Amino acid sequence: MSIPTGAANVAERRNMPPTLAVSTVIFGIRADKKGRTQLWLPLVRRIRQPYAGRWALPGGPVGARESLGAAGARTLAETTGLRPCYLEQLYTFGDPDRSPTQRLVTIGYFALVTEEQVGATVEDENVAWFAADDPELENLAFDHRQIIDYALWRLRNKAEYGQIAHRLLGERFTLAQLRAVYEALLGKELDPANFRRQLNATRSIEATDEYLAGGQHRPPRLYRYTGTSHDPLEVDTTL
Amino acid sequence: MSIPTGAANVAERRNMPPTLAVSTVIFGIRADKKGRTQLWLPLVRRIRQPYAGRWALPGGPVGARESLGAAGARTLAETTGLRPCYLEQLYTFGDPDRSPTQRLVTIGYFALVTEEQVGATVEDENVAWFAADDPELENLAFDHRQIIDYALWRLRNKAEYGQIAHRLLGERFTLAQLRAVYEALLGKELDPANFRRQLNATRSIEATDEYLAGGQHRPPRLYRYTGTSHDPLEVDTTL
DNA sequence: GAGGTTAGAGTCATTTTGACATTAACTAAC
DNA sequence: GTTAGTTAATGTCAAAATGACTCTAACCTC
Repeated sequence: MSIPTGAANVAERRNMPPTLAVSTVIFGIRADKKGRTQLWLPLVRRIRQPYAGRWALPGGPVGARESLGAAGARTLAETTGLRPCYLEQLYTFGDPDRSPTQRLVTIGYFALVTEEQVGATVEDENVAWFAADDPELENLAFDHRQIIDYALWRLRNKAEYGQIAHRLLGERFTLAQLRAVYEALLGKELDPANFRRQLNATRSIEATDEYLAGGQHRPPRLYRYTGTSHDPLEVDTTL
Repeated sequence: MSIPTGAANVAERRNMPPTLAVSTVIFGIRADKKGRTQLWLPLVRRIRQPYAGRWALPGGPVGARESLGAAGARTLAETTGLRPCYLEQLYTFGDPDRSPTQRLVTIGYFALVTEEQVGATVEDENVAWFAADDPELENLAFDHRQIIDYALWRLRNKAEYGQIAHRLLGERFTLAQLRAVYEALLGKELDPANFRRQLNATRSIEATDEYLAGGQHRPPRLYRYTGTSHDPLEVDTTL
């Protein structure tokens, strides 16, 4: 697949300074049709050329006096209304030909939102959530498909799953919810008893004295994440 | 520590497009005074303002029609003469105030060279190798100290140490050399017997039928790295 | 109150790990 | 030569971690 570029574009591009933009891959969990918790991500429809009408990652240009992380958080809020509880820099994509109209360097970001935030999103014809394995993702603008692939790789290769999982679940969660997240990320089933034992061995999960009532069966205890370590690349989103 | 910025600079910066540059942290191993293998990295002396005369990471501006990885490899060769056997993107530093004279966005790269390449470097008053814990590293230009810190963090948190270690050692190596690299990276001593057993358990290291002669003692067998997996962010430097 | 379902604790054989002992192979000093 | 000294490589064993499984507790619905 190659995009035709006119001679004028190439000549023009040679003298233009690179445009700096950010794009963010936001992951959240949501139950699929079969009730299994799966990874989802929101996309926005492009309204301008190039790739007008195609789905793309939320993002936009970096402001002249704005830090890169701030640009990621801002464009995310502007396009989707989401304020993620986790944001980190992913990778910078700068191939000379990744945009047909200009030299475009995009700093990719990686964000996590809770299940609650996923449910509260207002979707319309220009903003929607897609499952991570939705075939629609094959037709994205620019190289956004590759950005998502890399974000998935990063997510699955994180050293500390506990931290990631708790960002997707929010403040309090049951061990079954946590296990479902791990299973979605790892792509395999885990033994509930052994899973519990391993989490108890670490100090990063703490039992609260609350229980999740209202379920069909025995109410599970709620837990809290108490880990302190964090990636040095995490962006502070508390501002 | 804050660098004074004149009002003219600030005003000017507001209307100037961001400058795109690359900087590379290159790691190699070399024996320190006590004969222990340690991590070293090369720095170059800045000849222009800002920070003229200070040590800095090798790098330079990204060409108009050049990919980011190519810019990393090129500036590295131009400033130090090194052609690394491993190169990957590290992080993009883009704080609005990281350069006192302009909006400067720098894509940091991370490279590894073999012990042999370290020894073959020509050092002069403007290019020199420094141990990773050299106090001189506290006085670098820009935020280059932080870039190095992040590169060290990344190095130590790599999923596959075997791959990293073999890039630092070259094609063939003894288990003692490999263990010395692991010990330098992990910062602790490893039991030679257990180290051997764990490597044999993986398929990524293969014994050759050659031995390293000329040592003081029983000659050790030479091994070869046969692993295939690689990070998706690795830049192809075979061009 | 009975049956169904999930939460959570416990058991046990197997595998992995860390610590240490033993043997093999070479060089240098005598 | 022979021996002492040093490193390479293999072997042993107890402790710890893991995987597969059983058992009991607590809630809901009917």
